[in-house]
Amino acid sequence: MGEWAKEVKAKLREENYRLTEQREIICDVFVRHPNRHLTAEEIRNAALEQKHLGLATVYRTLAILEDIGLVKRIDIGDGTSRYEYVGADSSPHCHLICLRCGGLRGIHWPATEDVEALLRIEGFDIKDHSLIFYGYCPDCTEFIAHDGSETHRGGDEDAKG
Amino acid sequence: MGEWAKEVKAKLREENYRLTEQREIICDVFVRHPNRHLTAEEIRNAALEQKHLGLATVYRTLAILEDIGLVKRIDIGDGTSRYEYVGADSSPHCHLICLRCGGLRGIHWPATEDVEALLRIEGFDIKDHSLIFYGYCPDCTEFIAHDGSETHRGGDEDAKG
DNA sequence: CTTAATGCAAATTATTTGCACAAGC
DNA sequence: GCTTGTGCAAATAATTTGCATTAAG
Repeated sequence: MGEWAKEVKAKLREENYRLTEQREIICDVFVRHPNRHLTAEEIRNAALEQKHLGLATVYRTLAILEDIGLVKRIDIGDGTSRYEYVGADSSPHCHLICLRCGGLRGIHWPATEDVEALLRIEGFDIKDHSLIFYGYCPDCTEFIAHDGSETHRGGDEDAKG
Repeated sequence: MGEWAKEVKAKLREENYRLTEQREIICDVFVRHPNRHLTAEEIRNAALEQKHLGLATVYRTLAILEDIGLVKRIDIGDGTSRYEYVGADSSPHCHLICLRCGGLRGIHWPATEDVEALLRIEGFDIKDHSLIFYGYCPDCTEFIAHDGSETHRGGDEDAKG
């Protein structure tokens, strides 16, 4: 268990989640596979080296880690979600997906530059892209300003239906 | 049937697909709901006003329309794919998804500018983003240059396992 | 000890597929 | 008429959920 453990423990505590062995193991899998985008199944298989984990536990843990911002889910369109550990250094980045081999690679995203040009330099022949921003629309921004609930277990928000 | 029909017919012909009534109806649904991001089910329901369609047909048609570039699929992470008609004016754009109300909106993307700044002006409070580029990695670019198969029904490529 | 987490198996849900029939070209 | 497309129902496959048991704080 390396440095990451501190971050995970702190975050989990902060949000009233317990630090269980399986959660540690799953985080460990991410650390052992840096810069990788793993499916739930892959994470479970990697975890099996240390302990048997139920797939449901993996999904539940991933949901929590995503919720507290340590993990990010990425959908490349093949019907299976992938997860990457972002942890402390969540520097903005984007993904390159090869339409032929399915290869997935993350690169740093210089927000104010011409990204496509940058990628052309890296030899990636771009055919298409998808840019999605998540946030709050004007109406909801106001709503939240008045409500102010940011916790996951306290304010009983049930939006997004 | 408006102007869009020409585009669809031409594209379908071009790729050796037949122009069926249900394909016309589905395209019509997109035209009747401009700038919307519809699920397969929503498309089917809207189509029902004109004719009963099997959901499988909707999915198959969407796959074709996506293949020939008239329709784009967008995954906002709720487990259901949405589809938008891009047709002739496939100007680059990105999507805003509200984390609270789930609202989804497309806006034009000025590739060489600071997109986040632009959005802040529009009053959208960005918390996160996802930028994915689809294309060919250096290796596959070479491979394709030699192989040259771009058709969907001729070269029997079966890559992307 | 009290409450939250796990594991299993069953349930759910979006999407795909096989096959007989109908329709496009 | 030959071949592709459609509809239905059954099959897949990823993810979720109920519930009894176990472990964290």
